Amino acid sequence: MKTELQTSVGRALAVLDSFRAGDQSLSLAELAERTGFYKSTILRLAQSLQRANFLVRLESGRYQLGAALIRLGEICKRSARIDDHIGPVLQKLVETTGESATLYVRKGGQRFCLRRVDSQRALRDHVREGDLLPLTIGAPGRVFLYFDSDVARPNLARGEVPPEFRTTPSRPLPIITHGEYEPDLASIACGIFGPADELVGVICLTGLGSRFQRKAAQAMGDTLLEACQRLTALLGGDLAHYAPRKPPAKRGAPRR
Amino acid sequence: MKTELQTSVGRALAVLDSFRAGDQSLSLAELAERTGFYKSTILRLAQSLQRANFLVRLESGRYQLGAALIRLGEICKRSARIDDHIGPVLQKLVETTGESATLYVRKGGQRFCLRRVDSQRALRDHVREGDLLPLTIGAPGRVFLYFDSDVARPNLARGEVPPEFRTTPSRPLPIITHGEYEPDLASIACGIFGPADELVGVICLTGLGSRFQRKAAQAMGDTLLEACQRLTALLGGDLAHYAPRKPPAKRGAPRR
DNA sequence: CGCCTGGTTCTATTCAACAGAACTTCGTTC
DNA sequence: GAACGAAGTTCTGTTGAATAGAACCAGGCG
Repeated sequence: MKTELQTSVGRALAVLDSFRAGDQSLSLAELAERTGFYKSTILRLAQSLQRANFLVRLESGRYQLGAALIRLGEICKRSARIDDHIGPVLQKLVETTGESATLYVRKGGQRFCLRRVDSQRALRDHVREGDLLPLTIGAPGRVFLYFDSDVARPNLARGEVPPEFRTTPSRPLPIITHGEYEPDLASIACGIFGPADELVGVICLTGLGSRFQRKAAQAMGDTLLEACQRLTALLGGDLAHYAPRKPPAKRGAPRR
Repeated sequence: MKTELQTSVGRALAVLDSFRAGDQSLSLAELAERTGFYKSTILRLAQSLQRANFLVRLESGRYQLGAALIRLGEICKRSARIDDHIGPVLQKLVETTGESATLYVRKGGQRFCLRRVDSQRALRDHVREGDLLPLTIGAPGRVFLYFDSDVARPNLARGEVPPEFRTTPSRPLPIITHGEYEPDLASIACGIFGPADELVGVICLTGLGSRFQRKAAQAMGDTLLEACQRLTALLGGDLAHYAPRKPPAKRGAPRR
């Protein structure tokens, strides 16, 4: 995690950020090693952090993250809403790919178009914000199917889903389909994940099938993937969902 | 929440701390009002906070807590262990009250003495670290009974608990008993709560019953209560458990 | 005993942080 | 649509907080 550290505040935050999942507590020396700061510097920063309960000093002299972080983390979890961040991302996607971009969220048994930015091309689909579509059809549908735990199981059980969709895709995200929703219409879709590891929405790029071939499709997929990763990071979700294999990826056991 | 703010780091943390439960996002003006800092100052601090993902700027220009806080909050939750903080607290309790102090945690169907500091008095009980005692007997037992959701229900259902204990106490914490575990032995007990609103342990002061009367008992109860509140705060628990009435106290609905 | 690692204190220098003014939007009122 | 006020942003001279680094202390170990 790269952080600018010209400022004293930046350094203090870097000290906090140096805690990794599974760290019970860190010694001054460990903090110094991880951050690269002088021990005297860390000592002073730590005093400020302690005053505000962002850090606590144990009897042993080791440092531990403070409870203020729990409080703020909870507030953040509740306030992280995808529509706060989606606007500029979709805009940029359309600019760089030239195709239309749409954000879908699940609404009951359907998918709901929460945000849409049209491309400038003459030939494009015409989904509008507020539209409700079948949940499991098209590239976005497959994403819901594969990654939304509330969706996949019941629908699979009820046999509403064609059998060829039931297997996990070889490369998980993004997913591309051709002519599934409408002939000559292709779409690339990718999911966005929230702090509780749940699928909060799906972004997709749609356009004429002939424009979604080979390298062009590959490139669009990459930029889409990157955008979704950035949003997931903003929402506090786990980036492990985008890893080539094994989606969930639980944290390691605490040591020390 | 009082915070020293001579240092730039302290001010930055105060900006974060100014977010209250239920705040979706805050404008620059609101931040300035809550913290009392100049807007230009906040603007600069916010830049540092943004770089480290502790704060995000929405399209609207409003500010929102960043996902780094979720990450660190989770780490903190996992690392907050009561034995890291208990030592000095028990020590201080014994010094100010003159009675022995013990920390119990639940271990299956019993309570387990995790930490003990003996008083200097000639006449005292003799619990030792590592001892296992009946879960629901004595003042600590009542605390488990009233506040540990895993305990109260099954035991009440199985009828293992005397009926006079089944009512909620009028003043919830601390709880005092005389001669319940052993004649002439009195104890005052109070619970400590963790980030998931669960009872993580119980501290109790024990001594000769004659020393736990009226004002003396009242004073001891107050210092004990204060100590437990401090520990709960350290662990990220909710202080509402100590409120005169209604134990749970859920957060208000998010507004904007 | 003497070495080494980790922690703490102290100080001179410098550069980041501050207060405050000034300026720009933007929305509201008259 | 002029005028006002509130919110946000930029800029700057001055000051003191933050820094690097040395020096010092404590304890664990060979």
